[in-house]
Amino acid sequence: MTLSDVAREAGVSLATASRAINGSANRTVRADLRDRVLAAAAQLRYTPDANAQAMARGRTTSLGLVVHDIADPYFSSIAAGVARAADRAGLQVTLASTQHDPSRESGLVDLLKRQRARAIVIAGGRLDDEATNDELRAALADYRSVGGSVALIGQPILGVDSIVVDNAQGAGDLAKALHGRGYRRFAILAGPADHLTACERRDAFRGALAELGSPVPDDAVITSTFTHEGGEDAMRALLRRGELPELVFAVNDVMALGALAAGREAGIRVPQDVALAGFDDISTLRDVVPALTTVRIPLVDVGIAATELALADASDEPRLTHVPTQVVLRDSTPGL
Amino acid sequence: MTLSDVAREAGVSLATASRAINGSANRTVRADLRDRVLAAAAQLRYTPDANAQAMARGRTTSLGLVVHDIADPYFSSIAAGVARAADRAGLQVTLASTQHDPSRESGLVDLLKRQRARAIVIAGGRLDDEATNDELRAALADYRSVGGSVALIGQPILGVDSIVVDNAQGAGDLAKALHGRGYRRFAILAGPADHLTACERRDAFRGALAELGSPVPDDAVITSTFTHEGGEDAMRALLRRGELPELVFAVNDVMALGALAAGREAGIRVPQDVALAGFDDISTLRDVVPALTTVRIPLVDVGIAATELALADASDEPRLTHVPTQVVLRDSTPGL
DNA sequence: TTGTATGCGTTATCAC
DNA sequence: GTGATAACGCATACAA
Repeated sequence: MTLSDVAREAGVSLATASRAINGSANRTVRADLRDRVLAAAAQLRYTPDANAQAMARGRTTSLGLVVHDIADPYFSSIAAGVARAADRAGLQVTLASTQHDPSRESGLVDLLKRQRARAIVIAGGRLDDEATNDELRAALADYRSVGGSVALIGQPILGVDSIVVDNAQGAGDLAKALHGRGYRRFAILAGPADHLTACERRDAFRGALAELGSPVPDDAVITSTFTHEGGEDAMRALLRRGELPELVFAVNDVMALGALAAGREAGIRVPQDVALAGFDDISTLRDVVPALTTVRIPLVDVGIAATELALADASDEPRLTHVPTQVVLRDSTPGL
Repeated sequence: MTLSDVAREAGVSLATASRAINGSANRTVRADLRDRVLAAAAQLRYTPDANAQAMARGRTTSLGLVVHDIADPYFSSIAAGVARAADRAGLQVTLASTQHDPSRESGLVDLLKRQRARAIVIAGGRLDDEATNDELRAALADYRSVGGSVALIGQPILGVDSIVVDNAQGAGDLAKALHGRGYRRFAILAGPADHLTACERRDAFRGALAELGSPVPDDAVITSTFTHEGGEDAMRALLRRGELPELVFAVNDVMALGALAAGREAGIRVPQDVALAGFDDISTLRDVVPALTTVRIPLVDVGIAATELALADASDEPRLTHVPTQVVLRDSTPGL
């Protein structure tokens, strides 16, 4: 079932068979020969070997996607966008998951480099950890030095093309909107102290409230992991403090979910006992009761944009694409 | 940055460099030579070319995963399991998405065959559509004839190793449990008439209720797509019928979500006005209020099991692994 | 337009 | 234990 078999069966040379099947740039094949080749290929159930093609052509048809956890709706929505855009571009998606360990990203980039993936989209959030970032930066430089192109989703600190979500604007807008609904006493489930996205959201939220005259006290800002479990832990810590705020802001929806679980466990109802807001607008949550107030990020579009950015012609300096966010007020923050 | 460069730099032959870096079965390399090679490789930032290795070795290190939509929590949870198991086995995951078009599955299998993926996991649900199934069967036979192995998640109708979720048992158990909570008048948002999983769940649920003396009338069984939108449409159709049942069973959680949306739109509260149950136990929904009664499928484990099944030594006849389900009663069905 | 020959980067089979 | 060298399957520069 190799191309040679097809050529022999069709009574033509290997070159002609190749040109007939995969079409050549300027060479063209006589119709009758082409038909014979195609017929032979069909009869022998021939399938080109993508690895051999990759070798001969010097480029592959695969695109790498690096995420922390594909089960997280944030990443799976982005992945859906990447899958769609890659499909349109005729590329296969290779999924690389760190399983929640940011330090694995650079290793995954190396892996994708071995595969000679044509482009890489990195969806995981950046940490304020120079060692890890340097490692990743090095791996990316390495990958790009052999012709690969990269797009990053998140903070543009790696010197590569990036899709930048406007977290600060969104969190600020959210704070104002909630203040407008009468809330004055807030707590923040803030995520990890070194997680840049988490920090952006926290700081902008806090900053906007301070400007509005409702500053969030330090002890109402609780760090945790960026996960469901982190939301649970942080909410429990908050509850242990005694006095409940009027509104709890979790820096992402999955954490808000964790907070909901911890709250329910303690008999706290949302929004009757405390209001709750998140960030991301995970689609699975759009219909639950009470509907969660959040800041929408068009995640599927972000995935598409990142893929297109990675596939665009290389430019000498990093391009940044800003993605606007949008506050979505729902029942979890009915107002006071 | 090819192996030849490394060999030259280290002053050894290509063969020795290869053996030093990627190890050989029985051949072993003298320590000092090996160190020289490794040093040269590090200095030149050499990375093996996976495509060339694949050609030379005759096998790749990639595993294909076919889904309908990676943004759907059902598939993304399975994907997380597949990713984890593949990682443990040292394999890369190639994600192939039909974008909701079952007839594309066979084409994706062809694509994965071209890539010479070592194994394929097919996660999409089967339809009662012989044309499509035959096509997929043919593509799989083709793929297996060149040494590929396959595992299917769902109905074992394709003659390949399969992970079989016990939908009937789960749906039957659910019906009994709900009947036990006092419900007598049911409606079913049944999904597509030709979707085997949907049918299994619908029929088992209905059958169990009939046995219990609370049969579900035909006009209370509403077909739709297997999606969120399908749940919405079906719920709207149900509401148009006028009289509300005591409990609505959506054949999957995502559809239940759609039903919730349609219900809210019409001012129907769950569970006060109508109780609601789903199927799958999507993890994102475990904490929402009201918590959704459902049937748990250990989706991540299913993904792991499917991967391991696909990677196991080939057997002459299809192996079936049955996965138990578990009814989870929550607040959306408090009982009458 | 078609065919021949070479190379892509590795592994594996031989001799040494 | 090491080193030439022939595959692997295909694309393409070059010759016809």
